[in-house]
Amino acid sequence: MTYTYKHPRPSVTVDGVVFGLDDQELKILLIQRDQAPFAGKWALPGGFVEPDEALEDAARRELEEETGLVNVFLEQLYTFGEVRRDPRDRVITVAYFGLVKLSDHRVRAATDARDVAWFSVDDVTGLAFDHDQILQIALDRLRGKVRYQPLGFELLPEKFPLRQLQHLYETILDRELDKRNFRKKILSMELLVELDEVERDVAHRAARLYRFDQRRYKRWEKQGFNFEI
Amino acid sequence: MTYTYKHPRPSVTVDGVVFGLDDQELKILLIQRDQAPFAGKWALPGGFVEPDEALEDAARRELEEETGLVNVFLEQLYTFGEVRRDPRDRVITVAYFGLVKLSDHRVRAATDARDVAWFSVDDVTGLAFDHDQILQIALDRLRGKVRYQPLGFELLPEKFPLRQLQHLYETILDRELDKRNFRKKILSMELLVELDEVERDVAHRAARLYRFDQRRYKRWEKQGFNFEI
DNA sequence: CCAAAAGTGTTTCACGTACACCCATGC
DNA sequence: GCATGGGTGTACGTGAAACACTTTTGG
Repeated sequence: MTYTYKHPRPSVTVDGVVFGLDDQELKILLIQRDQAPFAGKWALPGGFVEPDEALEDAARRELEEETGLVNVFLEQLYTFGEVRRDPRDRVITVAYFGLVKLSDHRVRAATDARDVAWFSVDDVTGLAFDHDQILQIALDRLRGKVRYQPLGFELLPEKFPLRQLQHLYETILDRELDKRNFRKKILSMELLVELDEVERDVAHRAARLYRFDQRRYKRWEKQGFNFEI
Repeated sequence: MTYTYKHPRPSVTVDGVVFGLDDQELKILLIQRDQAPFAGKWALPGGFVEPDEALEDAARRELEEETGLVNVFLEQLYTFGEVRRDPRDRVITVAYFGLVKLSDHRVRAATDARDVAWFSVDDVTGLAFDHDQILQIALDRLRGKVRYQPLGFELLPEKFPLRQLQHLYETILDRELDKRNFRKKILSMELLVELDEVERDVAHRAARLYRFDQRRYKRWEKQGFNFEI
């Protein structure tokens, strides 16, 4: 089957920049390319958008096909359309920004046997295409947005101790926070529900577990409430 | 000339949501369509991306061709890719967000004789395609971003009195601000340069004129300074 | 001299920030 | 009993918000 048009058209792809938090290190999900160009190089998971498929659906499908991840928090990041960003052809890429709870999901071996792995964001360089640049923009977005939207909870398990939440912010924002002030602030928002549960299998005093009240946040957000760390 | 591909490809267009401030009313620039679909309806200016043209360049070119505007402040807004948003064909649109100084630029008659006009944003409805939705997203972005980035100056003339700046924020944010607090805050940032000039031809006491120091802002921004109203 | 807008300071309150010790638990 | 992290309160300073009058100028 071939398709004929009166005007040239670009290819359109979607790529996913998916972050996870593993033992308090920020990681990103990459796949290793097995074809030219950039064969052997690591790259963001992604691929072509099908004709009957919305952009976000394409991003989810590619993520699942290439890495096995489903139910990822996804939002559109930016669209890259420089003329020569793909050496073969004109390709416009809509990049998506993703967050996963590493504690829940484990990356399956990709169905098409490509290598998939989590990398510490600090170690990543030399990606295929302009993916270094896309990663950088996604990181800026994460750091900028995590302070005024409750994105962080997408990286934590359902139930978590406050220390883990604080550590998350310290990791992403790359600065230390005061324990007492952090607790005061986050609890005063009344968006965390204190559970009747504590940590298990810890070497010392077990911390209380909390969960984020998504429903309450959505309700308050509509009324003009502003989350802010 | 025709182009043949092995896989179907979407068309890619760019659209511009360009705001201007006219006598303290927020306006948006629209063109009237002369062809189906939506012939006679008003729509955002835009068009197809050429194969050798970056996305932002395409947005600027279309704006100039259709409305005569040049040197517009532009940034990428969002990419719209729902499958049936254009009744003819699969079209993916990268929308750009624009701001112009209405005092400087006047919209020329469009070269291709299509009607071009500024509309009060409150009056706009029933646009072609999904352009109502795109406009809404652009408005949300403007209202959200104007508070923590110095976008407002892109809507004012080079030299302006403080009252005009305050009025701009009141218009966009749709609430009243205290004159003394506003002046204190904006002047304390030290981003406005007091000029040796005052308003002319006003019926009463003439106000001092200021200009925004773009250079200083860029320098401070790099050092972590945060603009905020 | 009157109308209209320019310009200016102080008080109050909320919130962010700095800071140190006791407690509970597992080993 | 000791090591490890959990959990808590107060004092201070900065900045946001509320609030009213005098000055300047044109007509």
